[in-house]
Amino acid sequence: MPQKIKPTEAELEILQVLWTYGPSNVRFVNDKLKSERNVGYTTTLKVMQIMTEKGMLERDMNSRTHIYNAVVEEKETKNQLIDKFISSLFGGSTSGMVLQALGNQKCSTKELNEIKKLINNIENSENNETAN
Amino acid sequence: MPQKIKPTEAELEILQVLWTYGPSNVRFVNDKLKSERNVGYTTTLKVMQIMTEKGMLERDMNSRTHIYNAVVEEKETKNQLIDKFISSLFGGSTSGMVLQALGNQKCSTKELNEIKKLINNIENSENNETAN
DNA sequence: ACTCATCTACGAAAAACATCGTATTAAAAT
DNA sequence: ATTTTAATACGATGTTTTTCGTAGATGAGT
Repeated sequence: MPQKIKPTEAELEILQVLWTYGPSNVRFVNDKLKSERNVGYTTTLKVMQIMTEKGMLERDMNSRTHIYNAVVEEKETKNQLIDKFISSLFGGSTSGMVLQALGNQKCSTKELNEIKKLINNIENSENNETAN
Repeated sequence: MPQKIKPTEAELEILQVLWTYGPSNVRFVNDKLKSERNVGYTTTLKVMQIMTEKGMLERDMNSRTHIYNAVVEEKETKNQLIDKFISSLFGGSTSGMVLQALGNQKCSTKELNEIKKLINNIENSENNETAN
């Protein structure tokens, strides 16, 4: 276990921006957040500073305008959050969660096909492993 | 939109117990929680009382030992939580989340088949609707 | 009837989050 | 050089969540 990543909601919003756009300053992040909801500049600044203290972000202080970047990996973090979600809501059953998600969300045929393809890939690779 | 259900983590743990075992008293719920983590009896009591105030639980006060039951539906609540999860982490893409979940969690072949079956059902019913 | 165990009620403290105002500093514009 | 703009630092407040101690009440056991 590397570390337990547990971003709050506000932190997660900020991570999303940094994951999507890469290293950014506070102004940029705050502008992105403001397109979703109302949030003050110093609020965003404060949260990002705290995240830096926590080690979730790192910042380049070379220029006056600090540049922040996510330290925690997008994929790893999301996996961990999915894990937790599945274990706390579906007793650890991934398929249970997937079944409920697919049953109640609308998904295009194309998306469904992607999922089927992935499942086939997983099954095939498992077969190969078993064969070797 | 009926209401926005937003249980905290502690509340969710309690809901799980009530969903799983049905109407229960505080002692029972607390014992179940204690098998997972350390939590005091009055803590559980307090949370359950607050949940009752919030309308998430109802209680039968006829006997000295109150019996609590979940008012919020398991399926509906979980759907709402999945929705939120998907929208905040995967930009609303259900397939995106499913792909990541399947890609990184281990799922038995049987489970994978269930998922495939469900996908086929969804696709078939969609075709029928289009045809009519 | 008395004691002991076990409830609930109540209040309050502690911890975690979110938010923002003000001060200060540094750069940019004039 | 002076003014204006824009950034960080700091501290403080409000809210929500979590936690638990203590008091009072009820019922069971003796």
